Amino acid sequence: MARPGRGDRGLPPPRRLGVRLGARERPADEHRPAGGGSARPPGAPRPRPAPGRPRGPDERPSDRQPDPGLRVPRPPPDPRRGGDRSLDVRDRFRVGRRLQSRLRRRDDGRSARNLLWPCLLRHRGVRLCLRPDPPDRRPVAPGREGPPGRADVPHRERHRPRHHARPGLRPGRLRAVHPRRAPRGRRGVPPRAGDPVPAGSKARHARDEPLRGGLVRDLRLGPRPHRGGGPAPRFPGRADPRKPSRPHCDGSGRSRRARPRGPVRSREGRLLSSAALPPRFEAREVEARWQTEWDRAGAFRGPDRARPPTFSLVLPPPNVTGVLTLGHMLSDTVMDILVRRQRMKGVPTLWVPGLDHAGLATQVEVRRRLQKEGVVFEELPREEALRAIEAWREEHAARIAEQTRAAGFSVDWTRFRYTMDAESARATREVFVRLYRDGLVYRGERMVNWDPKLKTAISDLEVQHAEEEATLLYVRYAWADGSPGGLEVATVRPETIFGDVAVAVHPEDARHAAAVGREVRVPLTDRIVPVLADPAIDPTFGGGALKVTPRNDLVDYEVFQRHPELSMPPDILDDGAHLTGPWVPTAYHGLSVEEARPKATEALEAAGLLVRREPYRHSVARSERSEAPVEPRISTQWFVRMPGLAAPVVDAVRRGEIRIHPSRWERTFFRWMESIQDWCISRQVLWGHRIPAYFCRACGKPTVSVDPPARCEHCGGRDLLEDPDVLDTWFTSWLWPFLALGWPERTADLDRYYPTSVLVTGRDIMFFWVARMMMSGYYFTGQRPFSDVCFHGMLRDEEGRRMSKHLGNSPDPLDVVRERGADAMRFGLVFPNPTSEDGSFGPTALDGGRNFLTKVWNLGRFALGHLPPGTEPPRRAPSLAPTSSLENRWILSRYRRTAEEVDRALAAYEPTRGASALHAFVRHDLADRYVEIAKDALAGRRGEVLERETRSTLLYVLERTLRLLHPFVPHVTEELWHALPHDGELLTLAPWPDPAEAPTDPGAEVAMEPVLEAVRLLRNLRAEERIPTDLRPPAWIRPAGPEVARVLSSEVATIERLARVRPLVLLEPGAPAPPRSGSRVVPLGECYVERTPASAAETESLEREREKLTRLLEKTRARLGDRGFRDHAPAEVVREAEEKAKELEERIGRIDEHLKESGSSGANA
RNA sequence: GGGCGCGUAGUCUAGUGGUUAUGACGUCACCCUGACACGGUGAAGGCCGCCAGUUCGAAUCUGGCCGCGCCCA
Repeated sequence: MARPGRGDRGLPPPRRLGVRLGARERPADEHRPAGGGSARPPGAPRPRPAPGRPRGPDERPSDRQPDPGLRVPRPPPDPRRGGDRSLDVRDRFRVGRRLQSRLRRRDDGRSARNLLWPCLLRHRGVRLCLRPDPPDRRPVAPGREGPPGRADVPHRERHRPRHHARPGLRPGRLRAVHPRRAPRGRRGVPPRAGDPVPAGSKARHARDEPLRGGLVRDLRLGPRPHRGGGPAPRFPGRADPRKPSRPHCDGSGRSRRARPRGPVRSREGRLLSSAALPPRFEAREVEARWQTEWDRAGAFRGPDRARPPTFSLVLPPPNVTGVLTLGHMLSDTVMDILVRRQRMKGVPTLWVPGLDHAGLATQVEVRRRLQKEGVVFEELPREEALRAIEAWREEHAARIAEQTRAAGFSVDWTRFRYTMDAESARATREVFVRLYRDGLVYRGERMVNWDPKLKTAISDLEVQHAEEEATLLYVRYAWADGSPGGLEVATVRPETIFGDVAVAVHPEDARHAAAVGREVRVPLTDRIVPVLADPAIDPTFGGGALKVTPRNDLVDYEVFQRHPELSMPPDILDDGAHLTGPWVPTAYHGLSVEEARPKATEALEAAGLLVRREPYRHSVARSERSEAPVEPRISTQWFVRMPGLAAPVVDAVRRGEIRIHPSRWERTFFRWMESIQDWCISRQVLWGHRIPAYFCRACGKPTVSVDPPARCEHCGGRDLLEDPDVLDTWFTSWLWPFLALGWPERTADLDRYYPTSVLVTGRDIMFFWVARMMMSGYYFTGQRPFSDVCFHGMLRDEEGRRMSKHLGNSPDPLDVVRERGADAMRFGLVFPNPTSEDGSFGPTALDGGRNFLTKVWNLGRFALGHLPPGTEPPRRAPSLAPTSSLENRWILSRYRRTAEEVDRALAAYEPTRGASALHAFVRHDLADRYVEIAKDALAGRRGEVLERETRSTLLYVLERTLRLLHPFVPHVTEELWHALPHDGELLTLAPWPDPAEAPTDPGAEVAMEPVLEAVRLLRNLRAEERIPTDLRPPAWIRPAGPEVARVLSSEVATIERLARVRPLVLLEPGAPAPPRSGSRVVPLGECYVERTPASAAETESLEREREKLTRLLEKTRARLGDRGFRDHAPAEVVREAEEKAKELEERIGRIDEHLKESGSSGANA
């Protein structure tokens, strides 16, 4: 299958990008200081905020109006580069192309920082300088925001008392007590003895434990939302006396800030929305509420009047065997994501839930339960046994339904199906009869896998092989004629000697050539058997001679069949694998295989026939259900002829009619399909669909019929006996896609929703189920049952074992949902687990999910707080002029790319990719960057126009992002969506966003880079210089080129605010570094380091940087010095390397200068 | 025994021939900053399993080896 090429990624072709960029270019003389006026490009609808715009209340002149002397002029052309490259149009074009290729990768989740800097690298380093104010010169902002008495108290002092007033409590614990959480008026008051204690530390410990058990414990211990009136305080005796005053206690023991109910006023006194959201997402309450709402609205009913194309899928019916595991949750979440997206796209969708009776598996479980009560299942009368199973089913079916509902899966419960309901029974019988009439079902005596514990035949797929230790015995078979010696036969199963009919050697084995045709005496018996030659014998195994026990080994059976001179011996094992029969000495009768083995070994030894024994590791077949060693057994069973059924399926997959994702499983699929064996479908158990075959007591032949026949179709006899056996569960399950839609009736649902769209499942049942469904689909409906198969990985616990109900190592999803919420579980499952690989799931994944939801929730709260009542829902993307604020253009463009990526990922059945894209976008772009930048504008400090524009941009992006997130985390998004201005009744029915609605703006994305990079640099410097957080020291940047200067100068205020510096001054290229300033070398350019007294860390990091750059430079130079490289590499690559080398040399040079300075000034200090 | 897949910071993970190797969790440091401490900022942490080969150039392609997993017999 063709992988989507790069061109499919929905990005505009390079030329257009280049043109766009070019069009955005302003004449160089427009470069101006921050806040300066802007010439209006022709056709631009509205002017940018005027230079004389109103100032924010806390704004000082120096905030915005850099000294005219510091205006950033165009640097002189660089003679080495033959002109001012950054203004060269062709160069621009190249940036566009590179940007494009970078942005492509960006879609793979790379960070913006690493994405774009290479485009900027050529501009040379930005110099950043930053100097902390000495304490006495610290600016005390007049009229600063914040409650009086706060801003003027030095930060450190403000908090110190809290740490020192309680010597008995470690600061680490106090840390978690948020002063703002205390009711107003109590800020800064140290916690008292009765105050809640943070739970974090304790929860951490639990989190370190392995998943099994650990998770459950952790879930109980971890911080969790308080359920109104719910659990008692977790620390008895520490009840919080302030509780009544805190309506939104989170129950984790931490107090929350009391939030005033009713209208909220912003700092400026404007009325904000009164529909304030609670400070924390209360998963349990919100999730239950929306699940009810969705049900009430019938949102998940498959439309009855749908016309193709529709989107439909069947839920792989879980076994009633037990409850659902997190593995099911992963699978179901993937399906839910796909379905919900389609539903939002307006496609009629149907998701059919169901339940599988899981015959043998269920019977085993019920048997086990009865055993605990002292009841032997096999001894129960049939009716009673069935009643016991039915009781089990009811109990578990309810539990499974509860689990499915709690997770918020959008299945259509009105179409629920059970594989043992009347319709399913009818369909199963029809299928059997039809296959029988078509000659594809037959009854035959063949070697089958026999489970001696459950006393039933099982299919090849139900057999598990595992390596086990055993002892290999070398047994001498004496010559029958009494001549000395004999043949040495190696075996691990001496107890089957009684069933031997021959000894076989390889025909070309020279050692035994003379033996062929002679006869040997079977040890422990007096039977004489021939020595045969057969090509199946492995001459390298043991002595090269194999004993032939046709009833007890498949290979032996095949050898036997090739030698018609042999006759079939009587059985030596009964159905419980006990020795029996005329060939077995009476001393062994009734012994199990395990008991007989040592006994036979001893006897052989006593008889002097045991030559030697050696330890041996070999593969043992065990029954999947009972774990008993499987005995090959010749038995009469019903079979389905598979090769004929498989052929059309193989064709269909080859033709691409059914696509398998990830496609690498196709090979495995084909291999199995092409060597497929007949399927043994009869089971000697109670629980299942009875085989619709009726044996005539007169002639012994079966009459096969959907309804019980009146007479034998062979002899007309009336005395008929229903076949006591039942059918393999999978004989019903393999019909599921059409069975669930009403087949064999020609129902409307079949017309509308068949073939289904996609099948999502773990690949553990690829052969059991998926392949067989394809076969039945083509055979019975003539159509593919689904167009796409999507295999996901198996969840493993933290010990790497597969999660299964069998091992009991999966937490109950219901517990997970109760403790952390369905959305947290869903995101925690999908986000870290690529569909193609096996994944893991533990408490940390859950935390990640929950934390992300909290982030989204708080974004919603933030936005809500900045929207005046009556704000219109965002009907279309805000149309931003090219002169609009950079951050708005940027976030729209980023949103657009994210939307595209999510769409693409889901269309390719890769929900993890979609989740990653959304996670990265929400956390990094939207929350960490955009919102932080936009705060100024939203507070009205950058003028009304910008405030309005920013508001509508924020609302638009957030609202559309909620829609994109909805399939992943439906509840929290539904709740937030309703709190925000919106059109429509339910988010779950709201339209899926068209990414193209929002414009891409590569120019804004490029321009944003230096801004973000500058912020990062300054913050880094602050940290290195250990400048207290509440200081806003002055800072300087020496921009690298005019382009960077232009961007930076227009965003000075933003950088100042985010980096917490003031004022930020842009220096001219040649200007000297400000005195007593610290600087750093950073990736973007070079960086200067300053020398303050504590500069060891700085010097160290400079040296590290230098080392790194030097290594890189050497590498680059080596490459450039290589003839081969110059001759063979594309010119562009060579040029890039040259530029890079120059770049590096310069940067290293600057670092050296700094190190030198630092050395001298360090000495002075 | 055969087949398939996987080895990338302590852990999980992105990365289809030119990147200063991505992100998350964890770790360390600073920080309650008017959405969010379930938080913010910054930092440290990588012979991209090993060895050959192809190539001007390999985490990426090929072969071998080692380790792990799965499927099949």
